[in-house]
Amino acid sequence: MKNKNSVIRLSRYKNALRRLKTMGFARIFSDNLADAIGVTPSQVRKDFSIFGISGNKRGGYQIDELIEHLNNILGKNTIKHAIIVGAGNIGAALAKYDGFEKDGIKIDAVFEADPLKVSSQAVIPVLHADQMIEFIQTNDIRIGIIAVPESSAQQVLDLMVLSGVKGVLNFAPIRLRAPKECVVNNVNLVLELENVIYFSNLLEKEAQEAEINI
Amino acid sequence: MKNKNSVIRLSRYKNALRRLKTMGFARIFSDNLADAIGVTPSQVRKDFSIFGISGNKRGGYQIDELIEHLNNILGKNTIKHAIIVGAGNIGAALAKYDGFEKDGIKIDAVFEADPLKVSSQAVIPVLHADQMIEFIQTNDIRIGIIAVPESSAQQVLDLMVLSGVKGVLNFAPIRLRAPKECVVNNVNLVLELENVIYFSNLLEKEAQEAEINI
DNA sequence: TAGATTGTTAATCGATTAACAATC
DNA sequence: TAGATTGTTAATCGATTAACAATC
Repeated sequence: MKNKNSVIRLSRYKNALRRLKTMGFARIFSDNLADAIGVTPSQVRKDFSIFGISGNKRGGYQIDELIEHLNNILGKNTIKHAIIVGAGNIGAALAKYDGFEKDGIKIDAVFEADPLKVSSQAVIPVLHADQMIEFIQTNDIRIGIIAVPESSAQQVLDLMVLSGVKGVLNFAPIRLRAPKECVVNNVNLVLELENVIYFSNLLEKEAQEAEINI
Repeated sequence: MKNKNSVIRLSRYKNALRRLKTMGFARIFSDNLADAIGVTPSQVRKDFSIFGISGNKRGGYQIDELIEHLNNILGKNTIKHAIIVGAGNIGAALAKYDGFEKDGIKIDAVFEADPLKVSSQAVIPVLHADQMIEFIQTNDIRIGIIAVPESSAQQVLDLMVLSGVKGVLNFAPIRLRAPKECVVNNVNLVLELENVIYFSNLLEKEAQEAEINI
């Protein structure tokens, strides 16, 4: 995926700009924006350059224009529909999570294999897994979130792809194989935490060694 | 952070090796392992080389030895204690999540500002936020997970650092500023999903254009 | 105008991959 | 021994940063 990092940063810029806007700012320089998300000003201008965003030499960027431009690039001016598969801890939490809505992402339904967890009358209906394929097809769903155990994740992905899903966010801690016409992005929570542990241990070790060398 | 990607891959190797072991394998080649997590064999050998892991020319790697070695590097042979701050959707889900335990990570407590959510007798106690500093200090907690709203995330981080936390996994969608003796790793769920949406849209566009060019 | 900031090009840096000698 | 696989070095690739001319 070319420019993956740039795209991720575009989302971050947008978040920062929203905050800056509510703080009363109307325009901004690459310098400020860089500081807000923790990158160099060069990086900001480079990112904008890649996506054809331009500002005013000397005058910086108009925040409103910039947000509008970023929304167009990121396709956030239209509502995006998604489904979640798996009503366990993670799946249920994501279904209730209110962060998606303000970015125009709508969770249409949750699918679950355990009949006891099915509740089709909930705000976000929890339907039986058997109904997934039909739901995806009739509602033209393109985006799926996998929050099932490792052992069934690949099977769920295969069914999603078969039904027409084009992009998947996967929380199962396993590598999934997808045809190239479907994007899969993995979030592995244990791995992220292990990473924190590893690097914090490393820092502590370094600090101790530095002390010895005084 | 030097070799961040290598460290992340080490965790992935370990997961894959555990699976391979239960499947009955005793030894493995860089080739197989590469395939299991989706990288090149060169990458596998390079990663191992960086951390001083060696195998047998011709005979590959003993899975048991390899797992042991990875556990030592990743510090997974000792139990790691952590706390979660915020008992909302994400925080509560993480507290119940069983994926941490098998990697030796123990969530000791959850802290929450809303008194109605406090329940100190739960399996993983939910304590009032006011008790966080004392808890961290008396239990020598080094790792924290932030699952509070954007608006209070920085404040929580500051208190954690003050109390002695050295590594933080942050779910609030905002850049947090930490002194260099504390590692912060960010997980932004909305951003991950937006990324999937962006790249799946891109793929669909490309597919359509390819069709036109036939 | 003088000063400041953009947009872009070139330089640097780091990470991945290819290649192959060493050797089991 | 012949064949296969590691471990490491060199080549490649991509991403970040620095620098500076253009210009508001």
